[in-house]
Amino acid sequence: MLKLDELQYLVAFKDLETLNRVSENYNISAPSITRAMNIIEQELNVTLFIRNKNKIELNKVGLRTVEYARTLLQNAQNAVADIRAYDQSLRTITVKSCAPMPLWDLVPRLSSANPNMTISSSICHTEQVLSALNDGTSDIGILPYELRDASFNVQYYDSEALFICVKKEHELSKRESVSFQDINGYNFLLMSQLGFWDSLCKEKMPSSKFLVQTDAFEFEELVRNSSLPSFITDKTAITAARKDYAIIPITDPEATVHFYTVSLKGSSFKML
Amino acid sequence: MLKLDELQYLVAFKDLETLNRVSENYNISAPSITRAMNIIEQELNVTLFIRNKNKIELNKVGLRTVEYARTLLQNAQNAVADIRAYDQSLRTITVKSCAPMPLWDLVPRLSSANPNMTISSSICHTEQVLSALNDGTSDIGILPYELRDASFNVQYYDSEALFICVKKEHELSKRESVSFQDINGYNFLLMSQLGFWDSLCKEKMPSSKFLVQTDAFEFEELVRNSSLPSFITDKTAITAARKDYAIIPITDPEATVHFYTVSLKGSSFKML
DNA sequence: TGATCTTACGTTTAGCGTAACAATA
DNA sequence: TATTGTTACGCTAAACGTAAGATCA
Repeated sequence: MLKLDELQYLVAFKDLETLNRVSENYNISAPSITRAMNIIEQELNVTLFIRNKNKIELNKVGLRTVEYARTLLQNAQNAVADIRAYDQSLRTITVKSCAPMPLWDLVPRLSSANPNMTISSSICHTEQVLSALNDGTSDIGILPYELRDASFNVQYYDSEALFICVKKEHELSKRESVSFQDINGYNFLLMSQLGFWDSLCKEKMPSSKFLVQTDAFEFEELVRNSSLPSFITDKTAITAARKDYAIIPITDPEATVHFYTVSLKGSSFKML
Repeated sequence: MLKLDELQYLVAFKDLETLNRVSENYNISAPSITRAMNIIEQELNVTLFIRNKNKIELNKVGLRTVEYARTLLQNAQNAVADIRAYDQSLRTITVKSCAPMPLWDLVPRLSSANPNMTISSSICHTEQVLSALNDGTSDIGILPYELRDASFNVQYYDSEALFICVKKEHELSKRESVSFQDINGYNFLLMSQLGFWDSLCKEKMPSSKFLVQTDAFEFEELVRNSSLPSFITDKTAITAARKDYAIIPITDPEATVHFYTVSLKGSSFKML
């Protein structure tokens, strides 16, 4: 039976041009390489080389054999990679959430409930959560509404209410509450990776512009150093609240979101 | 590095269902199989089996790995077959002739001029000789005319003249010579595998029917035991001539054929 | 009790490296 | 003289088989 490492030496010989260089490259002795080449020829029962006294080169069949060997080795390598990836995928719980907040709590909980599983989480738009659930790319989805689908386990998870956050000097700062209509037209500072919230704001406040920041630190800096209002929720308020800001609730019902976890029935991991 | 024989054991395990049967099938000890399975897992760094006290079975990853292994082994096997076939093709001179006669002499001559080459010869129609030359399927072609093509070596080889062979009682038997027109309409006994001759007869004698025989012995029997005329040439006449037959030449110029050998310029074998 | 898988242990052998040689440029 | 490929030889480590143990049907 052919051996892949011998084929590897054969390919290396074609690339490096001398047996000596192959032996150096793979840290084995030159005689071993000579032997390996002979063994391949025996195994195939075919002559692959034109042997001169101190020069050896591939003949036509040898050259073709190298190409076969190359693809065999490549296939083997790909197979190993695929198998490992598949193995990994079976030990990974993939969560796609329409908003950041649910992940803060869910990911650690999943992690401790499934000790030898990798938790892979990401935030994306509602539609992408749905399609990832349907094509099996995602094990758990978090949606901002209660999905009706018999093939999934759907469970209420948590709620989150949206507030605006304005400087005390701001003209809105004395308001008890606002509606989306009230704040439509004002420009806001916004973090990226807000998933569902992002869509909601753009839908409810079509006249507003949003300055999207990727970096959390830079976002905080901008909030402090500009007069632009930003958003905050009841679940983030504690950490981000500051004395010189007014935190004003948004009265629209859409500003309070109920999150639901969705997972395929018969999943092997524990949700808790 | 993966070893193909270990993969083979893995595939066999899936097919034979127990390690013991694999060990029996390949005439090696059971512990060796156990070891091989462990080594594959180590090599892939992946668990492939669910191990019970006296039962071992493939898990999901194992099942998928078996399929990868199967195709890898199949690919390797195909590669070996292809390489051997290619090697063989390089040691084979393929001759396609438009008629049987030139081969009688050419094949032995090629064989002795190229001692360690296999000579593969076949008879086919003129067009097939040409296309085989053009697509490289054939090394030497024999055509009934002088091909004008700069990429080929074309050389006159031999001529052959067609005669008809009729019983003494036959109405044509007293003729000194005949033309195709004279014999058009008579039905003839014909051997199969005549290549070019076959086409010529059908073209020149559209009103005739030809009773084609595959077996040479049966053909001779039919010639003797029927009154049907048959063909013969100056190169076959000696063996097949009999006293109670008249051998009559065909006067048309097309009845005398000049054969040419055609081979790709730069071919490595000797023509002589 | 027979079949299965695994572990432990001793042996074999296959594979490797060193040394030495021949040939080339 | 330096580089290349090959052969000869001795050793090591990997691979194998036997024997034995554990578990299950």
